Amino acid sequence: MLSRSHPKPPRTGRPRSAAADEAILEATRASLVDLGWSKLTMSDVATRAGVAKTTLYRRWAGKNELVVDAVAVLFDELELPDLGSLSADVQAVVLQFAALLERPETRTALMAVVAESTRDEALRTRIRDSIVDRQKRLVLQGRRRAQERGELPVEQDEDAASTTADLIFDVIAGAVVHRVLVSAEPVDADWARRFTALLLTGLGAAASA
Amino acid sequence: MLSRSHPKPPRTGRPRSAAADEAILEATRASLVDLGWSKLTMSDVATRAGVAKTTLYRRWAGKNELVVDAVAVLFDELELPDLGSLSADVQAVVLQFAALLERPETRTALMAVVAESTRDEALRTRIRDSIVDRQKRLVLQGRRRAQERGELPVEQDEDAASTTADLIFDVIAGAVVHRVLVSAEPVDADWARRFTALLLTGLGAAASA
Amino acid sequence: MLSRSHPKPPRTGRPRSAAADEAILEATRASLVDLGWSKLTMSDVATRAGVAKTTLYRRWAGKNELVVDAVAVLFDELELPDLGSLSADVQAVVLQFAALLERPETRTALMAVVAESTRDEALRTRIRDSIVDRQKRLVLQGRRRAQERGELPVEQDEDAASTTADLIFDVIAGAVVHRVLVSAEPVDADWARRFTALLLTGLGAAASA
Amino acid sequence: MLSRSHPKPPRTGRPRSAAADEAILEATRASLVDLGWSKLTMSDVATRAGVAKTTLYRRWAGKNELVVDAVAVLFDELELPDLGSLSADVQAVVLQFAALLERPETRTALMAVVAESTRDEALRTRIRDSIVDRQKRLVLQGRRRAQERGELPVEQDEDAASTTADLIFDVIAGAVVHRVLVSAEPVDADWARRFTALLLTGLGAAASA
DNA sequence: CCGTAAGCGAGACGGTACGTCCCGTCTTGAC
DNA sequence: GTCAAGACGGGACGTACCGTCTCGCTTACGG
Repeated sequence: MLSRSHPKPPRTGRPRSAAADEAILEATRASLVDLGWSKLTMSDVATRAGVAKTTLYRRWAGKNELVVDAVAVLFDELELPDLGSLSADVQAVVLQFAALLERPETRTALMAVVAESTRDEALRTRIRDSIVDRQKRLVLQGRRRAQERGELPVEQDEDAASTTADLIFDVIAGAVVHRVLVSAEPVDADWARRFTALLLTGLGAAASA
Repeated sequence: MLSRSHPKPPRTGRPRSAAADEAILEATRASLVDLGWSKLTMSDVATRAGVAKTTLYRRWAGKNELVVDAVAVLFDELELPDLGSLSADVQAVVLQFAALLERPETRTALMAVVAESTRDEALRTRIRDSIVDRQKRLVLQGRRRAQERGELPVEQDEDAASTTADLIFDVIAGAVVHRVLVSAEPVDADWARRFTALLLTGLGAAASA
Repeated sequence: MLSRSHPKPPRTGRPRSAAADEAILEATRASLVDLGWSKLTMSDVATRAGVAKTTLYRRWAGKNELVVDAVAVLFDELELPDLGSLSADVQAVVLQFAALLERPETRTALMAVVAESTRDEALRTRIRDSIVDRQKRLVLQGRRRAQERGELPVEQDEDAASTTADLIFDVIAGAVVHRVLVSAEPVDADWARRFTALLLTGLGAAASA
Repeated sequence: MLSRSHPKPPRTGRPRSAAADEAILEATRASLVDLGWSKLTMSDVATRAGVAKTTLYRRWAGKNELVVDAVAVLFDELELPDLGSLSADVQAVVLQFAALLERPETRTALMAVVAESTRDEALRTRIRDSIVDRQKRLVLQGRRRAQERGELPVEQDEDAASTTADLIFDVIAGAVVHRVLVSAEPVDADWARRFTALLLTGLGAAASA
C-alpha cells in the first residue's frame, strides 16, 4: 500500500475511514475499465465506491493523483522469476509487463497520466515515486542475479553501473510500452525472445567494451 | 500537407476557406503550447484562429483528431542525415527525435492522443497513419544506406526484415519517448551514443545469428 | 412583461428564445408553490422549464432576481374597482391584496426577497421598480377618483400630496402584509372595513388640518 | 432570557455550558451583522462562538430557530415612555421601533425568518411567541395609560377591544416595517408625527362610532 | 472519591446545490 | 452552402454547507 504520508497525523476529530480508501481505489480501477480515462469522472468513482465526492477531494487533489494511486499497486505485482538464465528471466518479465499493459485499466490510464505529467511537476514526481522508479528494482535484481550466475561481470564503477541500469530500464520499458500502446502489436513469446536477444547482446558487448 | 480526404469536393455554395485550415492548425499548436492538452478547448482554438466553432467541427470530429493533425506535421521534419556511418546517423536521429519531444506542443500532445487512442480504434489508425508509420521510413532508409555502405548485410527474407524493422522502431521510439517523457532525463550526445551502441551491437549480433 | 433592458441589442448570433423566458418564470412560480423559497433551486426550475441551467444564468444573476421577476407579474393583476365610494374601493383593493398574499408563491417569495434586499442595493431597486412602486398607481388612482367624486379635496401642494400618498401606501401595504404574513390572521371583509374606516377617517382629519 | 423549555431536565452527565448559550447567541448576532441572513452559516457561528457545531445542534434545531432566539432579545428593549400624551408616546415608540429595524442584525433577520415561517408552522409559532406577541404589550400599555389620562374611553366590550388592539398593532408594526425595509425611506420625527396623527385620529373616530 | 453518563471540540462522513466551464448542436443573418 | 456569432440542452467540475457520526477528552453528579 502506498503511504500518502500524513507527516503529522492529526490527533483530534473523527479519523478517516481506512475502508473508504480501498473502496475508492477499487472503484477507480473499475471505472477505468468501464469508461476509460477520459470519461472517468470523480462523481462516478464516488458513486461506485459508495462515498461522497467530498471524501475523494479530501484525500486526492484530483483525477490524476487518484488514478496514479489506483494503478500504482498493479505494477507492484511484477516480479522477476528465477528461470535459470538472464535471458529467460528477462523474457518472462517482458511478457508480464506486456500483460499488465494489456489490462484495460493500465492501458487507458498510464499514458494519460504521463501526458498530464508533462505540465505538472508534482504529478511527474508522484508517478516516478509510485510507479516508475519502483520497477527499477527488477533491473537491479536481474543484474545482481546474473552476476551471481556469472552471466555478467561485477561492475566496479558504481556511477557507470547506475547509468547503464537507467538505460536498460528506458529501453525495456519504452520498447514494451511502444509495442503495446503505440504500435498496438502483440508482445508474444517470439517478440520477447527477439527483443531480449537484441538487448542482452548489445548489453554484453557494451559491458565488454 | 495531410489530406483529410474530401473525396467529393462540394460543388455548390460558398467554398471552404483554405486559409482557415492552416490558421486552425497553427492556433491549435499555439494553444497546446500555452495551455497543454488537457486545458485546450475547441472554443479557445476557434477564438485564436478567428474562426467559429462550427467551422472546426465541420472539418474535424473533435479535439483528438484536430490535435493529431496539428502535431503530425511536426514529425515530418525528422530526417536521416548522411554522416558517413550508421552509428552517427542513428545518433543524429535520436537527438532530433528527442528535441522534437522536448517541444511543449508535442510533449503534451503525443502521450495524450496515444492514451485516447487506447479506447478509440479510429483514432489509433489516424495516429498510425499520420504520425507513427511515417517515421518507419527513417528505419528503412537507414538500413538501406547501411547496406549500401556495407555496414549491414542485405537480407533475403523480406518478412524477417520487416519484423526486425518493427522491432528496431519500437526500441528506438520507445526508449527515447520513455527517457524524455517518463524518466524526464535529458537525451544528450552521451546517452545517444550509449543507446546507439547498445542497439547496433545487439542488432549486428541478431543479424548474424 | 418586464423589460430586462437589452440596451444594445446584439445583432449577431442566435437570438435568445422568447418562449424560454416565459417557461422559466412559470416554472419558477410552480417551484415556489411546491417547494417554497428556501428549497427552490435553480436546477429544479431549469428542469421544470425544460431548459439548461446555463440558460437561467444567462438571463438572471441568481435566484433572487429570478423570483422577483416571476412574482412581479402577479402584482400587476391588482386593480382598483369603481364601486362608487372611496371606502368601498379601498376595501376591495385590500381584499385583493390579501388574497394575492395568501397565494403560496407570493407568500413565500415576497418576504424572502425583501429580506435579501436588505443587503443588496441592486435587488432592492429591482423590487421597487418591478413590484412596489408599480402599486402606488392604485393610491394615486384612488385619490384622483375620490377627488372627482368630491370625497377628497384637490390638494394644491404637490410635495405634500406625494408625501401623503407614500404614507398611505406604507400604511395599507404594511398593515395588510403584517396581518397576513406575520400575525397570520385572516383579512376578511370585517377587518377590511375596520381598517379602511381607520385609514380614511385619519386621512380625512389630516387633510382638513 | 427566553426559556427554550427543558421540560425534563436531565439528571446525569455533564451539564450544558451556560456560557456557551450566550456566546452562541452573541456570535449569531455578530455573524448576522457581518454576513447577513443568507450567508450566515452554522459553521461560522460555531467558529465565532468557539464552540463545536454539535453544540449548536444540541440546542437549536437549525439556523431559523437560532436566529429567532438571537434577535428576539433585541425586541424586548422597546419600551413605552411616559411623555404626557398618547401621541407623544406613540411617536416615541415608532422611532424606537424604526431604530431597531435599522440595525443590521434585525434588518436582515426579521424578514428572513418571517419568510421561512410561511412554510413552517412551528417556526411561525416560535416567532410569535418570542417576538411579535411580546410587543403587543406596548399597545395595551399605551391604551391603558391613555385611558388613565382620559384621552381614550374605557371600552366595555373586551372582544372588540382586543380586536382593535390587534388592528392597531398590525397598522403600526406593518407601516413602520414597510417604510423601513420595503420603501427604504427614513422614519424621522416628521414621518412619525404624521403617521401618529393619522392613526390616532382614525382611532378616535372609530372609537366614538 | 470513583464510576458513569452526558457534554465537549474536532473533524470526517454522505449528501445536495451551487455557479462555472466546456461540450457538440442549432439558429440566425450576411456573404 | 459556408461563415462568425452566440444561444441552446447537457454534464462534470470543484466548493461550500448541511446535519450526522465518530473520536478521545472533560466535567459534574450520585452511589
